[in-house]
Amino acid sequence: MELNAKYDHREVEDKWYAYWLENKFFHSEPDSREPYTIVIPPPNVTGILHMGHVLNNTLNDVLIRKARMDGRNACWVPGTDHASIATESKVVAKLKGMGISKDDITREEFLKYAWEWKEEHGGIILQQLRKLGCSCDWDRTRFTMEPALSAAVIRTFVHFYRKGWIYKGVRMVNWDPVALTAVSDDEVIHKDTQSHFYHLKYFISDGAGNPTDQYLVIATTRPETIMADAAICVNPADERHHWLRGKKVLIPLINREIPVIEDDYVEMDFGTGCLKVTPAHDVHDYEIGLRHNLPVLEIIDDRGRLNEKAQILVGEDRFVARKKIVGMLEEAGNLLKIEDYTSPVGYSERTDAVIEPKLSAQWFLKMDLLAKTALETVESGRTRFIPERYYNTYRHWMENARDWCISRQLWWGQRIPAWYLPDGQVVVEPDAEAALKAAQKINPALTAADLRQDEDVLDTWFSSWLWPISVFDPEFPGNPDHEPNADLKYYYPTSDLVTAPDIIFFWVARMIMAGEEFMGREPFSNVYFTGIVRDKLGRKMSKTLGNSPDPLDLIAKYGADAVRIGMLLCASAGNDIFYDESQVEQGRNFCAKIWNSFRLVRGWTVDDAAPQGEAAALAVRWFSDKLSQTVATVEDHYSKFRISDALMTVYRLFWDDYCSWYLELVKPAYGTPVDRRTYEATLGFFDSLLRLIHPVMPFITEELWQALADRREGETILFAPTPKAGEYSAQRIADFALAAEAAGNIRALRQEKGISPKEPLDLYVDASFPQEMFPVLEKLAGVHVSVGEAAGAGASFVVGTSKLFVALEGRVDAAEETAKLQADLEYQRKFLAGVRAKLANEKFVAHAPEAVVAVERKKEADALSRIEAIETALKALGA
RNA sequence: GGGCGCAUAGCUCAGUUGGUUCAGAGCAUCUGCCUUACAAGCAGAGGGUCGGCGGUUCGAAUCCGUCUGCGCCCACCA
Repeated sequence: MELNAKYDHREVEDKWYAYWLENKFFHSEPDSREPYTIVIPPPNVTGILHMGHVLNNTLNDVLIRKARMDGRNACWVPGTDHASIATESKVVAKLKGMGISKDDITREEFLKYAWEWKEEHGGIILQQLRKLGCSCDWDRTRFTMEPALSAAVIRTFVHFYRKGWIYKGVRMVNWDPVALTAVSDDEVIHKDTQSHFYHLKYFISDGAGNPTDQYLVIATTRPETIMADAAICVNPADERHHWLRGKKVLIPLINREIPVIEDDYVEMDFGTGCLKVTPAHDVHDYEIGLRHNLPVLEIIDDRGRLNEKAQILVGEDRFVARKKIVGMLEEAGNLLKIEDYTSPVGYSERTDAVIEPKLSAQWFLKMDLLAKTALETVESGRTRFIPERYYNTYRHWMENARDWCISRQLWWGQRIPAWYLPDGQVVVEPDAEAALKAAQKINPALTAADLRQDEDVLDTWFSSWLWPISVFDPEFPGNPDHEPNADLKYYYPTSDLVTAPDIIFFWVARMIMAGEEFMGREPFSNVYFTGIVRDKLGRKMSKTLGNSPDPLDLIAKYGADAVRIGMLLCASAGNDIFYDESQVEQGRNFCAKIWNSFRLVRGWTVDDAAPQGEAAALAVRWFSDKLSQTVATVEDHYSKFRISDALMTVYRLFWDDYCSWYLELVKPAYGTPVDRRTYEATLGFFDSLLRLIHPVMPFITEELWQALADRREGETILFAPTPKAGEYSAQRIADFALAAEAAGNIRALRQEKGISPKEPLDLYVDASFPQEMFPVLEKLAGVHVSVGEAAGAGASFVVGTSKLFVALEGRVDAAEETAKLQADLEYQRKFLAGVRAKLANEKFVAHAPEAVVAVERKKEADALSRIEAIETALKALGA
């Protein structure tokens, strides 16, 4: 790129990504190095990139790039998840747009459409990750529903079935009437919802099905289900209701007779103490029904409409029916009152439909032993969580895990490998052929046509829990005779997993279970939980709110490097991220700063004969120290997954120390050349800085690193080693900080007095001021420094323990200056008094560690010398 | 209802087993500068009783108790 131009990320990003791809720099094969492995949290195959992906994958990419530069064999496996419910609902919606209903086509036809959709949209998100700079090993791209991985899922099902851990049972499940499938407990979100408490009169039957004038009152939120009532239940200890024993009551509107029963489940002080029992449409009522042998009458169909068993309002949606039946009840005189009521209602995570409890036959996987093992993995520390507070959450869930409902009434996914015989018996085998053989052992006369495969598919998480294994060797899970291949042996367990905390149970916990089950050990060493990306106002980013920017627009506008920085700047571990575009602007500004500093350095001409100036020589020594010190800090941050701290540390090193101090010190006057030694050192520092920043800003660093020197064919910053922390002089760093502070004071003085930055001034310092730093002051503050005291008018200030005096003959008001010094003197005396009081405290001296007391003594000495210095200055002013 | 966590500058957050002048950073704000790398910039400045109260200690932003205000997870009182 032209040196004089402004930085233009568009010219840079595509060029280098193409170069990296072309040379297969991201590809990894097992070798003798230590592996560093990450498997991507697979995004939904039909998804598009959102800010959560940006955060997550930026963090992943920073870690993988850092490891690569640290000399490890870095492998980041990308891929996508078939996401059965999400994808199926998109395909259904698309077909609807084409005038096709899912009900009218066969499973095979539907799947054809679904695969077409996948082929069309499935690669999009992976392409988008490339724009972000993700250095995935694209040759290893996987899809949870590709044939080999699907086969692994099927074998896994068979494995657990044979182990006796998978069973089919009729259970009350969470039914999603929009997606028309059962969903797991974890996919139900309970939200407090405004509704009403309807108090209904149920009249006592006279025994012949006619109402008497006696009645009881029940309170319900779901009046539309009364037609499915099987009983009225009261607490046996509730004396208020003893008169109801043995009575029967009539369901309003339809006058069906139901008994009054007693069960401890009923809370006496909630509602009216009478509960209507509706076994088909409430989990608890179902349990009560089992205990009391009540009939189960289902009146709501799969789509949430009343069916003919309801007798009235047949075909109406449950919410419409609720409204209508309230009117009917009122008319019939059964409605006593309506109260406002807020109660938790379950919503489907995917469709946001209100979940309908529904009885159905589903497949379950027993969790007890799996959860126990997976808890042990984390408790023993073999898998660490960052931040640590997720241990508690995890433990609680593992100790209370309920069996996992793994069947889904969908078509998009791995079909359950269970075949039913005509007599209802079931065989579970990896494929139809094996199923037939198994069936023929039961009944030799059976043919393939007699077998019927289960219609359901498996929960998506039942395939993604194998991810860290199956991406390397899909033959392995559920295949006891198979030796793990070289990849699996080398890359498993993976190193770090970066993911959002909301899938800790869906995915993280279950990967640990599958890892322990099949590999006998944990799937990853560390799990880093990111926060959730929110907007400035703290709202979760969502499509419906429209508060989520399109990451690709941001990348186009500001550049991928800037977007990555913007994301990381506010991403301290475990906290939610409050995204604001100004952070991305800050990232872009940093790119510009780096670019401009490069322009400065490359624009210099070099004079081999010129000697190195004192200021430059000092600057080189100092920056070398500062660099070493900072590298150590950055390494420490990385080791604790404090990525944003690592970034901020480097940011300040580059901007404040390198640009504002170092380059200003070594910068030759306009038009003059720089000496060779300083030039080489400056380029060397630049190289180190680029390598230090590369994991967070891959593109601009590659561009500049390539331009910084003649690089060999195929050389890249991707594999350039991370700068190592060397020895450094903490003293020099401290001394420089003093000089920098002094220079700042002098600049402020100039501004205050209206003295041009170029006008030379005389500065007098006392002997305690580090002499090595004189050139810094001379260059940066435009002063001539000498040791000693000056007589006459001037301005004085204290830096560290040194007294500095700037001669300003004729330009200071002696009275004003005296007043300032006196104020300073007073402050120092107060401070001294404080320190002395502390030292006079016997308990302090007795209890505090020696080092702490020594510090106090030093403070005392320093304060004394400062006071002395100020008094001297006051004397000079004639006070 | 149970559990976990948070509260520090206008905003977002550091503050690593209580102790260096420890009250910090970045952004934002204000002032002065278009100074031949950079106005997407430079040089400065202001700004906080560390949520309230109480306790432990020679010493508390840091430990304990309590109150207030938030957030998250789990949870089927119809």
